Amino acid sequence: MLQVAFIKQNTDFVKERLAVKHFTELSLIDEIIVLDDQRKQTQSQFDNNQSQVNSLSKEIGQLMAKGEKALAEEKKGQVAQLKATLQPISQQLGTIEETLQQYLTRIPNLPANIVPAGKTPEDNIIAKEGGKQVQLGEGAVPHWELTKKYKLIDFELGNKITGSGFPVYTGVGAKFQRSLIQYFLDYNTGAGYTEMTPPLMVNEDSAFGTGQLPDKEGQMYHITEDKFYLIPTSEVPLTNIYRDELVKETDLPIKMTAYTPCFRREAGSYGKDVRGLNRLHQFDKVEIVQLTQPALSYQTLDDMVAHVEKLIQSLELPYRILRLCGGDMSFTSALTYDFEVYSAAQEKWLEVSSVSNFETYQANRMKVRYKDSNGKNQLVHTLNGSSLALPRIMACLLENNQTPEGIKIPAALQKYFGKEMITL
RNA sequence: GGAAAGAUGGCAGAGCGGUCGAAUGCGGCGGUCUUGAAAACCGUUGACUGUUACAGGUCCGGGGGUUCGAAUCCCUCUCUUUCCGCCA
Repeated sequence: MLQVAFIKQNTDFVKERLAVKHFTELSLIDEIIVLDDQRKQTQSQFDNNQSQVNSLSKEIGQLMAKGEKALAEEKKGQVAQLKATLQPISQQLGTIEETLQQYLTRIPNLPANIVPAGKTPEDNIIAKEGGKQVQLGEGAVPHWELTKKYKLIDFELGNKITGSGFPVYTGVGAKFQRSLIQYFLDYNTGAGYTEMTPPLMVNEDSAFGTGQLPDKEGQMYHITEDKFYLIPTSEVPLTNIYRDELVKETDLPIKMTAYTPCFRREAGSYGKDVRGLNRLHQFDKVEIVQLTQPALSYQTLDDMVAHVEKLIQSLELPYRILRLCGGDMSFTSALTYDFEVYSAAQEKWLEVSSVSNFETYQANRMKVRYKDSNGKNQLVHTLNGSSLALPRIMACLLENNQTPEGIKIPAALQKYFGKEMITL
């Protein structure tokens, strides 16, 4: 959530940046400014009245103590009158504040200066490409055939137990998945991230805090009886650990990592995109999250991008890094880099990580602050990224490393997986 | 699921319906002392809003009520802890 004071002081700038995100309700900005002025005015009316009530009440107390009942009764009458005028003012104030809040939650985060102005994924900028493209031999097949051939994943079984998009990893497939998780977590903790195991369901406040509510309500599984949401990413519980906290500056940066399953309804997805491991309702992901001082957050973002890049390099996959354009970025992000790996058999790029700086947008909602050296409370900057999402990495590893003899395991993973090759 | 207790500042923890925004301790900050540090001692230290700055207003889990006046009384919701039951 943007801060009203910032909007007021930088109105034109805010509108200009929101246009980059293709946010069309720019009139909301003007309404917010008007509402905030109204809020102040009404508030000060209220305060004046309330101040009189308070001092009269105090006087009444003193009069009662002195036993001057008649005078006290008179003052009580005055208070009653004041309160009668106070009532509608306070109601009005409540309405204004509520509307203001609603409007504010509808404004997305401002994109950073270097965010490209485009609208669709085609407008994303390729910031970097790396790794070696593989040439697959004759008879190479997509991963959903490999998982069947080597009995790694049973999609039909998942359909039976739950529904589509809930695969069952079997035997060697389950172990392969586990070895990836183990490797990713070790890699992250090795870089100073503290491993956490958070809850897989969160309450409404948490979902609001990181921006899933109200924007992405329909994307989350909702346990209505208990008002919980299944997490779409561990970003939600991890970042919310610090909701309503005032952290010590010396504790920053806070670095956390977690492996969790993630749950997404993916309403509206269909066709080729959802084939095999490409898009699932439940999938595993290892996440990294950081909270930093504002001045350091973009350096931190670069660090996180480099961190993820090295991990992908260690898996020997062809990859590229995209700087997302305004239209393709999430509601809450100020700058996002997506990582894609090239799936040779499907001949397409698959998104395996998304690393973002949210600046103070989430922190303002969650009230995550630290006391700076001047003793002033400041909002932290929050960042997160996948390191990494499992299914598409697995898909890519299977496809790109298939040989007539079996599927080769990259060297970095062998000590976790225990073998050099998946064979029949 | 049953019973009881509780929710107060960064943390811990007091608080007869009326100078309580709140004792005290810890922590933080500043200082004295010290070559430096620690200890000790002295001082200072809640958040939000508002103002050029004062003033003022709001906040003692959330919501509602009683009262001239509520951290304190009543209702309600949520959460926590302990005990019992069930159970991985």
